[in-house]
Amino acid sequence: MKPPSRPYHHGNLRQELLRAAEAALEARGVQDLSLRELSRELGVSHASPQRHFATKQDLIDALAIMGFERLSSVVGKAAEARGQDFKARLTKAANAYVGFALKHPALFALMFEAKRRPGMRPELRTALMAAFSHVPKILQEGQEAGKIVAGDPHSLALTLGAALHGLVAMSIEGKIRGTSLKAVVPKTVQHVLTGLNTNKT
Amino acid sequence: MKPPSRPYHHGNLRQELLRAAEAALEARGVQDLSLRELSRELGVSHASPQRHFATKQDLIDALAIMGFERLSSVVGKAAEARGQDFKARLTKAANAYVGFALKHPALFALMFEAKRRPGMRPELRTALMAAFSHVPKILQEGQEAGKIVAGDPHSLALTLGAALHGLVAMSIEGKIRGTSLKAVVPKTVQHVLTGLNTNKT
DNA sequence: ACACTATTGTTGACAATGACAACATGCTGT
DNA sequence: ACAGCATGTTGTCATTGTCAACAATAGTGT
Repeated sequence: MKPPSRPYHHGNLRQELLRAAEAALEARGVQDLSLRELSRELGVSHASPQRHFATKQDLIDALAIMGFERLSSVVGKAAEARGQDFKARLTKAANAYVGFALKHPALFALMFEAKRRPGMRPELRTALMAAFSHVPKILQEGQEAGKIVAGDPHSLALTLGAALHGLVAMSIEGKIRGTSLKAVVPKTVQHVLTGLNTNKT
Repeated sequence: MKPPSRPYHHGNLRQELLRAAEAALEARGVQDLSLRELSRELGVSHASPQRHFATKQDLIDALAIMGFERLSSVVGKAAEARGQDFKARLTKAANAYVGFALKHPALFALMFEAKRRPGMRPELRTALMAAFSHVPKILQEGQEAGKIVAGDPHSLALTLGAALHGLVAMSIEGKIRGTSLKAVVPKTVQHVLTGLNTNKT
């Protein structure tokens, strides 16, 4: 009898499903994400994903959590560049955020789609909040250096974070109004820091 | 023989499909949007939508275009409040933008999802650009009054528009960090206008 | 007034999907 | 060695989107 191409127990199917799902997501979008197609790619039966994810939505949620964890790691590394002034680190963190989004556009969109639904998993909220904890710290350091206006650093960070996120959401294929997003990011950081008014009121 | 409950030709099926689709979208999300379900609700056969929308995706694209047209109308009305200074009009336009998004969260998300796909329909791009044409005009008036820094009003508007859009995308059920988005919007407009730096550099 | 065409309905079929149930294999703990 | 659990399997069902062929009627041209 022909030996099976793989032992009966895959051994790492959950991780492989997540990896294959991310690739399929970026290639074809969430609307064409198919559990059966993923199973065929991995050489398992159509019902085996159900042993790791109770529903298709559970797999999608797991992708979102994974995404926020990655984003947090990427932004955290960029934000901790020692020996640079806070503005340089701020711009680096901003570039890291936008860079992640440009590199994983479908995953990025899915991450924020996942947080909109009722019954959001607590791990998702934890991962999201971790991802957004870096910029407030940098602004707080700027306040301590007398360079940033007074106020709750989280509230100030929200303005900048929202502007960056908005840039990503409003861009098309990495460009906004014909300009590469990567070129727009430092300018946006500058605009938000100095303000659009001609004076300080 | 029993008279049919409706003439053979519906007469307004396309508009009714869009209306029903929008309601279903807000109620259940895009992933549970079903052509057959919409057909049942409207009392027509399962294949009749195909006479108006070649594919399900065409219906979704039509929803996005409709959304941008509505958004443009809402923001345009708010932006044209005569007799008020530019900052008040700016805040009104910002409130209108965020208000629309809070009132139609699923449609709003779908609008920006639609623009991300390759082969975006030209009407979608036209409607999107119309929606984003109002804030640059207000900033230009602010520049003429000497209140806004020099520069391309579209580029400056991008920073503010991105911040607003980012707020929406990052909010959860109309709140951000426990605060109602409507309360955050004027603060964000203020932050972007005056800047986060303690001085003008 | 009528014939023809186009529009927009219909029924039926097919392939694909997600989810579920029942069964199969093998790993782990006692 | 065996029971229990984890994680595979096959098979089934209901639903979906899409397509083809046909049906009804609205609109148009003569």
